[in-house]
Amino acid sequence: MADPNGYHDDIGDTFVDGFDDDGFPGDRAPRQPAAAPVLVPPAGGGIAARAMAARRSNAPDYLEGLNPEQRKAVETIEGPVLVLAGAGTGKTRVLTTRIAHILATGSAYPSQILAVTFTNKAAREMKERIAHFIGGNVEGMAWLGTFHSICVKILRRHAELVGLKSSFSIIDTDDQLRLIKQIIQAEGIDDKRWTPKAFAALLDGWKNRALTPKEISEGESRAFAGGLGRKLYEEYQDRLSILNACDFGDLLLHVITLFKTNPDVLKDYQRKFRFMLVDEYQDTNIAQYLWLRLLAQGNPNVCCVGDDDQSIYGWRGAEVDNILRFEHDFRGAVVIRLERNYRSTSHILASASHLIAHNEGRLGKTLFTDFEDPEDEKVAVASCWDSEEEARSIGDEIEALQRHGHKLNDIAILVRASFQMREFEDRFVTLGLNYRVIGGPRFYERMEIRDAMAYFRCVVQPADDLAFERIVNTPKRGLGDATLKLVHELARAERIPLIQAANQLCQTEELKPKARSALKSVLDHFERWRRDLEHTKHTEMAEIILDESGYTEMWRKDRSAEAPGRLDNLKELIRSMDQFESMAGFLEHVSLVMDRDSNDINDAVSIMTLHSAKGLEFDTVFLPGWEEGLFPHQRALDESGRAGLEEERRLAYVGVTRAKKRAKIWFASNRRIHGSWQSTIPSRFLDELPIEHVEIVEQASNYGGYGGGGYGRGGYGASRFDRSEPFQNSSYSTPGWQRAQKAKAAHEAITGRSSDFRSAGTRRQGPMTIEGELVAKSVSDMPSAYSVGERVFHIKFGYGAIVAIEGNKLTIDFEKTGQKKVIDSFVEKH
DNA sequence: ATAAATGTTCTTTTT
DNA sequence: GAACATTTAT
Repeated sequence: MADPNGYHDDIGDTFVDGFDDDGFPGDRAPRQPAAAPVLVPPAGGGIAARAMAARRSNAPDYLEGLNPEQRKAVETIEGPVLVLAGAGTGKTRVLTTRIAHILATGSAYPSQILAVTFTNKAAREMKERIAHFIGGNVEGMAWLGTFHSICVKILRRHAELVGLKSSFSIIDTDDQLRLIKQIIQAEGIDDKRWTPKAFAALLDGWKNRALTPKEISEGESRAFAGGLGRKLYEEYQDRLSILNACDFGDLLLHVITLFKTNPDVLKDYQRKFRFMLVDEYQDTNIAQYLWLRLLAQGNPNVCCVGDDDQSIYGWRGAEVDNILRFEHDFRGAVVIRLERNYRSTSHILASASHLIAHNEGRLGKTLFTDFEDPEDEKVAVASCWDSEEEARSIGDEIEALQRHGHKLNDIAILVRASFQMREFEDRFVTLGLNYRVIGGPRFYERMEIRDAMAYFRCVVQPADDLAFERIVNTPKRGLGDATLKLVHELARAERIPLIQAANQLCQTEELKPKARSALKSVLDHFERWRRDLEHTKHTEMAEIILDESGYTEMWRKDRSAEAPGRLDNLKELIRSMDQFESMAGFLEHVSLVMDRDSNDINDAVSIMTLHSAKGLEFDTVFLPGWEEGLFPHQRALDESGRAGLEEERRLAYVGVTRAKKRAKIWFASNRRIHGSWQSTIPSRFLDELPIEHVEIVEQASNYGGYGGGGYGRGGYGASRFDRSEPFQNSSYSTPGWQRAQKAKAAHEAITGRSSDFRSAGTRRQGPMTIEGELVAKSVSDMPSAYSVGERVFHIKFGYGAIVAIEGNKLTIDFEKTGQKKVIDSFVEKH
């Protein structure tokens, strides 16, 4: 390919060009002729020379304003680099500037840079910021994305090498659970004792560690259903491959397998990616680590950025060890610490640092700031009677801030668990305070959206069992368990997708006439939609599908309160499809990007979990619910002991460091857990804050005034916050408790249940997605195991003699019911 | 086959 | 207390 800038030969990369243009749908990376040299025009001479020149002659302006450490992190582009970036130290800036630097020095084409993030949001942000550097167009950065999206891209190209078709579909956790459940039931295992969820957790653990069924240990195999772990894992994978589908873990795993078994392919990618960057390295799991290591073999230009103190995803397999071992794994690594904080006041920094210092096994960083203002507020710690009062008080404070001219956009409430959000939502609704929930139940998880998507999936991906199951009988068309069971049996026996099995069944008299015609009609619809999709715009087809299937009709007739909203959501769904070229493209997008871009520009308080707050910052941050059992969460303690506690502490650290100017921590003495009220103890983390940077706030509005007593009953001794709290409360019958109950009842009467549209979509479980072309033909090539004249037994029709054979369909003359067409797997020889 | 009633379990965080 | 799942009744 012609190179307009004339430095193509310097890079010696003919491979890339052919590679990027060999055209996968959705992978058209329009080559940007002048992407790289916007900032530094290409000149003759080697890359290094140019890079050095760039550095000497007054640094390009993108380097300006970086502190020495940041600058070093940006400019050290050769060799392995670990950037330990504390909270608020300009991590993202370093990452994006580094990419800009690589491009500006002409060291690589955009398409030769692999940049990995964990969330789609982070990827999007990085793209935006790089676009800013290189003049608007980042189309060339084809390999900037999440681990998962990059893996999909690679897999679509080489799917056959791992036994998939390139059109494979991606199932989400919901689909995964259903599939597991089917397998467990098919094995005849008691799914009460051995729940699908438990198996999903095991499976997740294996995949996070890149273990295939053969590689899991005996012990782990035995850990489920008395030794069936491995078998179930094998069957699960088997089923997935029939369905031509992957789960999230498979995306990584299959690429690893691909690389291991096809060294030439790996080599191509190793050569292709001249520079690799990984964001949030502390969150990588073993599979991701192995993935990266494979790619980094023979190319040391790996830059990992992370903060061991912000590792909060241990529960989903993240290995802090990856970051702790970096120097060891990548020989000659340069480690750069970013410790200068540009975000928070010194009180906030000191509090966070003091807190996190209680953890062992850190790489150790000390954040500092140059800015100190005597006006800065200390970190506030306040107490309240119960969670309702907590919401009320925080609401009041927010209104006060608002009166003083603060923007709601600069305020956030960060909770440990999402159930805490509800209380705030209820309160803010009554106050008329704008809020937005970030990361809550998502658009694509709503029932109506999932249903609609299931229809689309059935059309586009005819092997998508999970989608099929979801909507065969939605709206109701008389296809119940009995019918479904038959379809399942056939599908399992013949190892074919459900839709195909259903098709076969319709050609026989196995089903009751009513069910048969209902099923036939659905399948015919699928057929027709599939055909029409070829010449009709996909958004139009989407509408047609929803109408003709009776799905919209179903909601129109529904008189419940949510129905209109659901219809709106469906409209929005179709509208959002417009940005995609095809229905298949849309489905892929949704399976990887479950978040909807909320582009509301309104001023609103943000409510979110601590986990989803990572990477964000706000002037004012409220941190409610600092109570033992909730935060640190009991389950983290029970399941992971000390490690769990440390992770919770890191979570607290993340929370506090989100605040730029004000951090306000709350705890309640009573909280409803499992529906019943329990008195609670202040979190131990409160005692780990440095008292000189903290201000204890007395609540004027407390129900206070009941004598001594206090908390401190708990297991770990008295807290210094015990004394600051004026109530006693170990019984459920104190006046305060009763009052709280009454207030609550009154509140509910006024607000009338929660109006909450978030919950609307979450109630029903959805099916999932699978896809592929028909795996088997409807008439089997295999010679039949039966012969004409043979006497057979059918469980429903009894004994009969075979009259004719057509593939796997037998025409049998039954003694009682006469001639019927049935499928051979439903009869046995006699 | 469906709707209503009853019982059961759980509530962390997410690509 | 709520969302589920299963059982029972129609």
